[in-house]
Amino acid sequence: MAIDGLDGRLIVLLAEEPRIGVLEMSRRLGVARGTVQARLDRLQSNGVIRGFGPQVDPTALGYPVTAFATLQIRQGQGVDVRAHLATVPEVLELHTTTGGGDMLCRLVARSNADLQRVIDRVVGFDGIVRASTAIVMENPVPLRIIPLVEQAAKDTGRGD
Amino acid sequence: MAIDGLDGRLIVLLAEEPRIGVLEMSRRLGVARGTVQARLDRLQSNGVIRGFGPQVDPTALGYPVTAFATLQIRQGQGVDVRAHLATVPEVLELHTTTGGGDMLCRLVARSNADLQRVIDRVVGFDGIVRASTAIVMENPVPLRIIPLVEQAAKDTGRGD
DNA sequence: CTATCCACTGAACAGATTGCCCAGCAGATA
DNA sequence: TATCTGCTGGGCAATCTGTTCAGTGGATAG
Repeated sequence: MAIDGLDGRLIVLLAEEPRIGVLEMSRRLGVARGTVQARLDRLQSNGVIRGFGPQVDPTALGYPVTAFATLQIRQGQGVDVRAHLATVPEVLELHTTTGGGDMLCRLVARSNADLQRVIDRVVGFDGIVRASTAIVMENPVPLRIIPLVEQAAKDTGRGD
Repeated sequence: MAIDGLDGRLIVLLAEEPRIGVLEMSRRLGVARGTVQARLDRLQSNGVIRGFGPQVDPTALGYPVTAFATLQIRQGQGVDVRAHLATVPEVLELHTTTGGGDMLCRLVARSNADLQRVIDRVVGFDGIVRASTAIVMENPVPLRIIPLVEQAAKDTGRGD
């Protein structure tokens, strides 16, 4: 569960050059191929590395508008609302949260006008009392994990 | 920019079995290897597929707590705030938004107590007027893209 | 109607990588 | 001291990659 410096370097290397092979990684990291293979296997079975799926850019797919919607749910309707939102392709993720709203979801749309359609579809469900939407203008820090990986590797205490 | 059915199937296949090779993909999709290679190259240079970086799970790294913070920024301090937040490893992403808040960021922490430390660090900066935090309890729809890819492929009009 | 262009097919080749196995070694642990 | 665990370095057959080539069919432009 805790990763050491070698694990950290391995993940960073993979993030920088995903197409790299195990052999080349072992050369770059200065360790034996078997070691890299074992570490990778361990990281994957630990769940630290979930997979290597393709990172698809919604903008390039024709969905350049992103928004976050805070939803308020009628008591007891939570389960139904989740099932409903899961059927909407433009809902990229959904969280239940503490605080003012009950749920927070990330939406994409083809345009600002299209966003209206998406929101209508999202809130067009009985259990949803209210929705408050914030449109994303800029994304100064795109979803990232490397800094956290490096932090986690450091915390191990100079492993490697 | 628009993807057809074959592109869609290719992306879905890659998402399901990321470790698959070009050759095996061509077998599964029933097309020639060269075709798969050409499609993949095109999708990548189009920016539809950004890359194949490892998907790291913060929970497995020891950061099981996720939260979203809405920030209000003092006028004119936006640029500095962005630079500040970019230095915090626990800030996984940052957006500027319309609506009540000025920015929305995703945070992770080692525990609820640790979240306080992270928030202190985030808001411990001059340009931030106020922060409102929602802790994530459950994640019914984890970040996903496949349904959108399939939708985009359909919209092309029965391509392939 | 014809010349072109484009995408796909099917095949070939050398070079590199993978998955797998093994023996030896060093540090930590019981 | 006996064991364990993780890393090293090597070897092997099987497979895949990168690349190139010629041929084919459909769509497009003149």
